[in-house]
Amino acid sequence: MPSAKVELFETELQQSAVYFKALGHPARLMILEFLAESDSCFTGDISSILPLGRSTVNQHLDELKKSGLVQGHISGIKTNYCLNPDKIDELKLVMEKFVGVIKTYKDSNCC
Amino acid sequence: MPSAKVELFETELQQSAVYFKALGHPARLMILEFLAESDSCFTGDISSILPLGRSTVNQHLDELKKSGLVQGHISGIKTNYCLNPDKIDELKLVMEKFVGVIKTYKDSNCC
DNA sequence: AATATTTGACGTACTTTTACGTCGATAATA
DNA sequence: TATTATCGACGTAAAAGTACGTCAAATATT
Repeated sequence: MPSAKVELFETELQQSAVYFKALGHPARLMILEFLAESDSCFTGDISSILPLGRSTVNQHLDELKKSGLVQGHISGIKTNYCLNPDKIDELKLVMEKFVGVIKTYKDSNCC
Repeated sequence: MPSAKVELFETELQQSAVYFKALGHPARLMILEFLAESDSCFTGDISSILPLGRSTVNQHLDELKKSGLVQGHISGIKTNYCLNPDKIDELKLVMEKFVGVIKTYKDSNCC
């Protein structure tokens, strides 16, 4: 009976995992890069850029929204999808920290 | 009938997603950080460090192995778990590239 | 007012992930 | 040789993720 045991880990670790999980699908990476190239915002149907159906892309967008990396503003009929600069900065920090922790070894002789 | 559509994306995007997905669970982040702190290798039962059962941790280890970030050498009864420096370097590059792409916007005025 | 466009929301089906227990092989120890 | 420790492999069950079609509301357009 698998229940989410994620909360047994440190908050910081959890948050990092949430961000990395959000990046764990090519469609979501593509959306993020596309938004970045569009100067962080795009109005219209993002699914037209991806090799996936609209409802599927919407689901990926939802996950990106849940992680906070993307925001959706409604303006008239169209929706503006934007990167959330604060969260993007946070993500960068997470990555930098991870790289910092992970590089501590090097020139060890154990394998 | 959802079939893996991941292959519809560019190879590089796919590979990046594989790495990020591997980092998308606190247990796996913890394992990686633990191995880094252990000078990249550890002999013994990693599950004793995590708040999860051994078989679950083994499954996470398998995923890390599949992504290539971790290697397992058998030496006698015990197994050596080691970071794979080449893949770790690759992961760092992926992160740097992602940060590079994503930061291109900034001081845009669209939201 | 009728029609068309856009987008979120919902349902569905299949796959993957997460979590655990247990078994069996292997190897060290008594 | 019998016992103990270690660890991969297997099965199982619940939860999440992936992918799509379709509907309905809201807003333009005709």
